[in-house]
Amino acid sequence: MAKSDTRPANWRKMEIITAAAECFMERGYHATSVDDVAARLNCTKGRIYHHYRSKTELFFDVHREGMDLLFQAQDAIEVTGLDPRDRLIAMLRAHALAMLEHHTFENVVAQGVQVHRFDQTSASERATMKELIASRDVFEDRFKDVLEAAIAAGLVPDMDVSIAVKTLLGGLQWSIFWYRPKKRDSAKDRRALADRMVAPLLSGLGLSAE
Amino acid sequence: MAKSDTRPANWRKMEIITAAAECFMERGYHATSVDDVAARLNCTKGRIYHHYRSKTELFFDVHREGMDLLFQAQDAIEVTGLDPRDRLIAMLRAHALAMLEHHTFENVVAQGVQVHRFDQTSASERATMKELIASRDVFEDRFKDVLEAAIAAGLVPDMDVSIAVKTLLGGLQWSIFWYRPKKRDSAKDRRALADRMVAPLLSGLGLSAE
DNA sequence: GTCTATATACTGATAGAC
DNA sequence: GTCTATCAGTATATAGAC
Repeated sequence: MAKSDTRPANWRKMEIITAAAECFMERGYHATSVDDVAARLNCTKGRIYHHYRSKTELFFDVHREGMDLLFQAQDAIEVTGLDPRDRLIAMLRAHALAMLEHHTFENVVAQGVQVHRFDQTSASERATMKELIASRDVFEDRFKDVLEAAIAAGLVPDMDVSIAVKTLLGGLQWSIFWYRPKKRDSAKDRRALADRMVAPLLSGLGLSAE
Repeated sequence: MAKSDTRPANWRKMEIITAAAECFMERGYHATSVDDVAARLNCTKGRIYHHYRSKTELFFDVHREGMDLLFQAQDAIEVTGLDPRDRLIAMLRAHALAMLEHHTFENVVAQGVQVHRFDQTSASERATMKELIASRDVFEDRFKDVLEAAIAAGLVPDMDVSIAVKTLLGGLQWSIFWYRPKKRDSAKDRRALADRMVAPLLSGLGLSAE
């Protein structure tokens, strides 16, 4: 080829995935038509149906990308030499930041596979749904393992690990409902916001008198 | 009348609201057809359209009922003689329990008014949307006020009150995604689960070493 | 690889019988 | 007050032109 193309091999698919993520976030999966996604790309749905067999499979790819971004944020942090509690804190900070940075995709992840009825999908689609659910569980397990280690080491008070992780991550993930990214704010601004989200989870409110 | 009717005046509407809440929770607002709601009531949509002008107004009533239940849970708690921190803890416990007990309705509340496009609704519908958004803000402000007082009294570490309340409530509200009510479990079971949800928010994980 | 045209099905809402 | 019948609009998906 004459010029080197720096764009990844699946560039065309990614363009569709990104536009779909924006539409799904703004109006929800079911309220978004394939024509809506096409309109955002200034093309017609013929292009989308050339790359995707169905709207469902497009949704799955958006969901998968959203989960990948969460895993990548975890893989990027440096935890060598940290005790379990500080490792957990670093993981929560990275997760909070990822929820803000990839707000669009994580909003779609939260809509979840439950937008599809298990009994109305094909066998191949059901397999994908199981895969996506499994990846969510794996993600949560990463936090459970570290919290368990921190409790075992006496660094964190004893608590129900499964419920605690759901609640702590839930607090950060709830940002999909209130956070509105502004073009103005920098990576530094988002990092500061992420820290303000994590802070109450670290200090706590103090135990009840009773 | 010959017999006393103990059912409230709006009994027929409540029956529709409840069925709608269940459908909206299971499949989402847009994926639920008015026929679906009617089928759950073993009737046809003629009955629903006799009581509601549109599917949108039915959604608004479900949302309003969901918010009412949250406010009622707060009004029911006894806080006389408690300092701000213990008052806040009691409020969080009551909220966690309400999220579990009214899981169906709160699931719909989370879908929020954003399922409707502001530009595609009538003036009267826009007014209702504003009213529902305002009630959510009022609810959150109750927690903000008490947290502020607790910080001012030196009972809770200083933190960004607005972000902290969103994150703490978010942790409890995230239960709409993972909690699955079972007919087996009692009010006591739900209370125990609510306490396990609140616990990590009270103790915290300890401040980072850095 | 993208667009146009179209098939097919379903949805919200209304009108009138009972 | 509920049901039946129906309209008009819109959705997913496909087929074939370019």
